[in-house]
Amino acid sequence: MEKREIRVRFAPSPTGPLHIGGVRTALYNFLFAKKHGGSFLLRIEDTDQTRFVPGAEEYIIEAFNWLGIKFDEGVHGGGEYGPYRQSDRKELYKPYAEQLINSGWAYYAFDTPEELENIRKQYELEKKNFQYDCISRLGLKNSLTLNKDEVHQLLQSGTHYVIRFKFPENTEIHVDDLIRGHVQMNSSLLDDKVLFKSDGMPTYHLANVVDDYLMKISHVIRGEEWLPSAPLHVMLYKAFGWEKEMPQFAHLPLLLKPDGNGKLSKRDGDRLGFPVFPLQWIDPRTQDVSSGYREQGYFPEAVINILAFLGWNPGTEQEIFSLDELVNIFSLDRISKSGAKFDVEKAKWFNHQYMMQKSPKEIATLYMPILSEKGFDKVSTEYAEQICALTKERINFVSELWDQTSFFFQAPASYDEQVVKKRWKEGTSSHLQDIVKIIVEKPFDKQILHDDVKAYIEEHQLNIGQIMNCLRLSLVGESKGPDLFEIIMLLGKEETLIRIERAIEVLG
RNA sequence: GCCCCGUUCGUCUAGCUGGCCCAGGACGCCAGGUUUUCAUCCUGGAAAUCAGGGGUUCGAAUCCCCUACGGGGUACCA
Repeated sequence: MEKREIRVRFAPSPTGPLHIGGVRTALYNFLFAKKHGGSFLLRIEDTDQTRFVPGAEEYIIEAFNWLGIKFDEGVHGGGEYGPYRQSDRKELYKPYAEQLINSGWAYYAFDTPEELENIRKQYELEKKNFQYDCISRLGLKNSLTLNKDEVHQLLQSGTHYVIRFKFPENTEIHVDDLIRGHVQMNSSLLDDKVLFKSDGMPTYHLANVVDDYLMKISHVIRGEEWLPSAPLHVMLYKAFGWEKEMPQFAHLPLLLKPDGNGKLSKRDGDRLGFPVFPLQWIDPRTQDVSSGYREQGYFPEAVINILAFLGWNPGTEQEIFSLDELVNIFSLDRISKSGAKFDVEKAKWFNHQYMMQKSPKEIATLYMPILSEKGFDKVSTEYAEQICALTKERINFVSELWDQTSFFFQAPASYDEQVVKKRWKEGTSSHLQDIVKIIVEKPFDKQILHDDVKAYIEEHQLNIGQIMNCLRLSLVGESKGPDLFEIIMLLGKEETLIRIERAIEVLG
């Protein structure tokens, strides 16, 4: 058999912001496509007009832009198989549904939602479950039970109808899944899914299969929640006579809530200490704000890396991978079968790894706006870069920078009492006076200063920790931060002297 | 209820073609070291009787069956 061109798609419905489970699905699709030199497309599945949320589609595109996941074809432009928005393809689906009716694979059903609802309630009272299937359809209002004239008349009179798939009785349906292997279901247990709705739109099932066929999709990589309807999809390909073109399926394990049970949902949001959305989202109706990875200070590369490892691993001990490296090494058969819980701590660690990889310049660029916000809008980029160089190994997020480096911009307003109590002794101020002298008289050089101060401490047989910590206290205000002499160099001679003298004045 | 999928340290997982596994790595945790501080970093440690029970086999985390538990589905939602 000729090798099939690899074409995969990510097909979200614009019912809100995309959550990270969706992002991961898209990522795996992308990696798979690129690994095999194929195409990756973005198709918007907006067949449910009632759930449409304004801004959701734009959000999705912006999110992938931020993450660096690029589509070869899709709603944003590009590709010969458009339109890529199902609402724009609306007219195309009905003939396919009718084709199925003509070939006996589907039928018209005239039962109203209310009627079905009543039947369901009735069944519930008897502790039974209603299903529109090969048994019950015989007692309902559809083109299988009504005679031809009645059907014709109903159709002519404009009565609302849906088109349902007609599952054959007692047939084993086989789904070959690239991740789960062989899955089998009996058709009698399946219900006759609606393919075409009374509002003139197809349901997911129809639109999805028709579009995948038309767009020449070779692999359907999607969440496990679709596994139960995969037999329907397989049967649809068969009913249309598209078996040869049927894509291969790969059903991904779900992303689970880190605490209790259940799949990660949009509502879990900030409750669990990590975002479920790539970007911040403000609900257009309620104005509720849900945080995003971008706004929380995660690097897009880190988010990619984190998501890639939730349900997949390369089988080696390497954990840090760029997108390109992932493309190289990705394979569907290393995807695990069970759901994964998101681990915030590990996510932070990933971000930290990327923080260390970043150049001081990149980090400084991100820091400058924060500095401005704090009122330091005249900081030179060079100064900011030097500070970032000194600090990047100590933080996970850019947002921690201010807490770690504020003393570079403003003198301590107070001195950590714990440290004062522990370190600031009788003779401290006079020793600091001597160090001030050293700073004033000697060349302002890190190494020289370091050596001279050390020599002074040794000469006077002082406790090095005690003196150094007091020096640090007077410059930083507390017992933290990078190398003291680095700090002094960055602060400059004048500022250093001012701060030491002020500490002596305040602490005695 | 019914159908489908899953089940290895707290978490992500290696292990899939049975012996190299009284189960390896990473995060986190604990201890020690480096350091003038905090953090980083380095070293070491605790941490899974491989969900439980039956088989098959000389030998099973790895194959088979059952049970339990978890998850998903069961809409004119996707």
